[in-house]
Amino acid sequence: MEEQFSIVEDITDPSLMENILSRLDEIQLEDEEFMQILLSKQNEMVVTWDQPWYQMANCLTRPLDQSNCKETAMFRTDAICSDESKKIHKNWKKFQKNFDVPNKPICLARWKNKEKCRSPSTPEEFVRRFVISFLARGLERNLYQVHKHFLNRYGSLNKGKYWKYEENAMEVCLYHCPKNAVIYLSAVLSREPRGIYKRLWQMFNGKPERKKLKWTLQLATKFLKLLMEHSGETVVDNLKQKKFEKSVWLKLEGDIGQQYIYLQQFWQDELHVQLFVKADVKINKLRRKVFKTLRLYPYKVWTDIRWKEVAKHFADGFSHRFLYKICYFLVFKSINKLRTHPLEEVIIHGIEKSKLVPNKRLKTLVFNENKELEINIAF
DNA sequence: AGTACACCAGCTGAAAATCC
DNA sequence: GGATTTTCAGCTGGTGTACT
Repeated sequence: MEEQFSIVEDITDPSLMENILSRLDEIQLEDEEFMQILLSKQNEMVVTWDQPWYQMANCLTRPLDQSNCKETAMFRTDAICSDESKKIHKNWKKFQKNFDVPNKPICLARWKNKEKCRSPSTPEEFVRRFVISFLARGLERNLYQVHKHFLNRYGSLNKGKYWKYEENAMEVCLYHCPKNAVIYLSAVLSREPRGIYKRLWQMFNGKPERKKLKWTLQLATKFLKLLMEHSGETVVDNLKQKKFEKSVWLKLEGDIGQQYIYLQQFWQDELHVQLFVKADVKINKLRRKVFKTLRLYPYKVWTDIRWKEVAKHFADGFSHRFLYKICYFLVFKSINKLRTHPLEEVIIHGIEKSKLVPNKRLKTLVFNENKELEINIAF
């Protein structure tokens, strides 16, 4: 793919589309073969372990219906954490070994019941449900959640920024076969379909425009007052760590004339920190503290770091994104392989660097009696 | 310091199949 | 023959993190 599509002169060239289709054929054949192997083991697929009630449903693709549920044992509803993901992977390895199937989870993740009957009682659905149940063993998750995670983790191996060849392939596919473009592309590029939708949509309609905003004390004051007004809070302190309804953000979007997503970020990463951190903070010292905190975790490389976890070690005014940013700034240039470089070396480097770069004080703010933001001169 | 953008997981309409 | 259950596909909001 990469070779053939890195330079495309004429997207209407039909041989390019043939190329995509033949790759698609290969993939579908591979998936079909894998499914046949699973089907041949169907007789051995018996649930021999205890399942919590929320793992007994038949449905993998719809959220679990809890409307008339009286059970007390509940599944988790937060995002699947890395330990859970590891557990799923372990279960997969176990499944693969016990049932002697090739190590190709991607085939099952890609497999779709298109032509055949969708009834849950068909052999294809049966084995699919069995595998997911097997993967869910020992997790406080329902099958829908595990299935979704399985698709995300194994269904699309290609993650990160889009490459030029991918965009070229998208254009070709969209030109020749707009109807199935997303599904085809998702398979041949091994990419999440949702990302491709967005991408194609942008290629067609252009990106939504973004206004430049210069944040000043006056503007921040206006923002804060509006945030209080729309959320019905009268005391600034009550805004700390508060989650606001989307309707609140939409009102702010209208008032300030900036997409609310950016306002949200400004609040979470900048203003919140400046308003609610009540201490004299020297940025470099803080950086060192963060780097040392990283050692408390078994992280091996930079990308293992779960910043929300790290942030728990700091006063509740700090957002995890703020901490991430001040540290990333020190290490990204010198260590360009953050994904593979041993974290300990990155930490050492970061700590050293923090002694060399100019030290700054966190500018904190107070909401004064005139109901205006001003720079906190206490520190 | 500010921006960009892909990932994750939840939700839902339409279609297909089954149940009663 | 209508209600129910399930898949696929489309969409979205919010989050995480990489880059300039």
